[in-house]
Amino acid sequence: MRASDRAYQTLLDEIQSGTLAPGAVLGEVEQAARLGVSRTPLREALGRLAADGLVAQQSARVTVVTDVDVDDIRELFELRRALEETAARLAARSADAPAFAALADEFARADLEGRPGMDAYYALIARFDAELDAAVGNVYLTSALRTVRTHLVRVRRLARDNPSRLAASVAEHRLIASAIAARDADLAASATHVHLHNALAAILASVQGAHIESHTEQGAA
Amino acid sequence: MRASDRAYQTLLDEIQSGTLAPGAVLGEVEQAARLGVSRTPLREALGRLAADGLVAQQSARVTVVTDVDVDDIRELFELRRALEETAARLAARSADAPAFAALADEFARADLEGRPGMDAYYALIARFDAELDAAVGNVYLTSALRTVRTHLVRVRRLARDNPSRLAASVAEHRLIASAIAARDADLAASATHVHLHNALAAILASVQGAHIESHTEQGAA
DNA sequence: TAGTGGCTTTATGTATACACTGAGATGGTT
DNA sequence: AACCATCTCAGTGTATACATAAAGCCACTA
Repeated sequence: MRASDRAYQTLLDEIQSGTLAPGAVLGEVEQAARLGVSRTPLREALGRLAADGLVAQQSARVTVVTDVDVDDIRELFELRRALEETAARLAARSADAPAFAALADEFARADLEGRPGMDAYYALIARFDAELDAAVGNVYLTSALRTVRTHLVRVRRLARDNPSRLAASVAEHRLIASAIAARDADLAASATHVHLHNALAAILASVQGAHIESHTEQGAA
Repeated sequence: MRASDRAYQTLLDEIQSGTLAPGAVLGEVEQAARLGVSRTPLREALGRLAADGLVAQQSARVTVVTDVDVDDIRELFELRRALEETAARLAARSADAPAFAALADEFARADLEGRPGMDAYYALIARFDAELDAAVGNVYLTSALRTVRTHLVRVRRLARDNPSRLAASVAEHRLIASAIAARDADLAASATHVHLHNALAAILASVQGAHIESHTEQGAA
C-alpha cells in the first residue's frame, strides 16, 4: 500500500471518528512526522481530503478539519435526497430483483440487540448501498453518493443512535428494498423520501438535545 | 498563482477543449517538462483532475484522459437531472426574485446571431448558473453541480450546436428563470426536466449523426 | 521456432533540500 | 506610551535526487 493511501486512510478514519475534531489544525510537517511519512504523500492525502470536503484551507498557511453544524446537516440531506431518490428510481428500473428481495428479507429479520446487533445492521446497510450502486450502474451518481456517505459518517457520530429510531429505520429500508425488488420506482422513491425525512428529523432532534445538554453541562460546571 | 494551479488549469482547458483527446497518455515527466513545472505540482494537478474524473489511472504506470461515450452522456444527465431539478426547487424557495426576473428578461431578448451572440449566450448561462448556486445556498449541492458542469463542457464539444436547438434552449431557460422568480418550485422543476430532456435528445442526435458521418468518411477513405 | 528467464530501462512513489511568502515579534521613533 | 517599520522565523510551495517496481527486450533453451 502506498504511503499516501495510508496517510489518507488514517486521517479519514480520525476525522470520521472525531479523533481529529472540527477546527483541528493539520500542519504538514507535524502530521507527516506523526504518521511516519514524508510531506509529499501527506500533501497528496490532504488534497484528497480537501476534495472530499473534510478539510479546508482556512488561510493560506493553515488547513483545518471542516466543521459540521446543523445547517450543514440540512444541506447534506438536501443533496442526499436528490441522489438517493434518483438512485432508488434507477435501481427499480434494472435491479437484480432476487438480490433486493433477499436484502428485504434480511432487514425483516434484523436483530438490533446490543453492539454486535448494531454492527451487523450497519454492515447490512453497507451491503444494501453496494447493491444499490451496482443496480444503478451510474459512475457519476455513485461517485456523488460516495462523497455524501463520507460526510454522513461524521453526522451519524454527532447524533446518538436511538433504539426506537433504529427499529423504524430497519422497517424503512425493508420497504425500499422490497419496492426495488418489485420494480416499483415510485414507491422506491417515496419510501426513500420518507426514510430520509425521518432520519433527518431524528438526527436534528438528537443534535438539538445534545446541544441543550452541553449547555446545561456548561451551566453546571 | 501557484505552479500546481497553472498546471491544473492548463490541463483542464486542454482536456475540455479536446486538445488532449480521450485516451491520451499523461506521463508525469513529459507533462511537467511541457508545462514548465516540476513533477510535484504536476502530480497535484493530476490528482485534482482524477478527482474530477477527467483522467484515470489505466494501469499502475499510465494515466490517461478518460473517454466519454454515449452511455457516459446518459449517465451524466441522470445525475444532472437529479441535481438541477433539486436546485431549481430550492432556488424557487428562496431566490432573489428580481434577479431571476432580470435573467428571464435577458433570455427573452437574447440574440444568438454569429459567434459573438453565442459567446454572449454562454456567458449569460454562466451567470444564470452562478445566480442559481447563490439562491440554492447549499455547498454540497453546488459542489456536485460543479463536477457535472466540468464534464458537460466536454459533452457540449462532442455535440455540435444546432441553431434551432439553441433558440429552444433559450426559451427553456427563460421559463426556468421566470418560474424561480415567481417562486413556483413545481414549475421550475418541471421546466428543468423538460430542458434537460430536450438538451440530452439534441446531444444524442448530434453525436449519433457525427458517428454515422465519421463511419461514412471512413468508408470513403 | 516458440517460450521463458533475467536484465535493462523507464516510469512512478517517496524523501529531502531549497525558495519564498506571510505572520509575529522586536526595536526604534514620534 | 503607542504605532510603525524591519527583521526573523516558521511553514508552505517547488525542485530534485533517490528508491522501487513494472514492462519490454534480448538471449538462451527446449
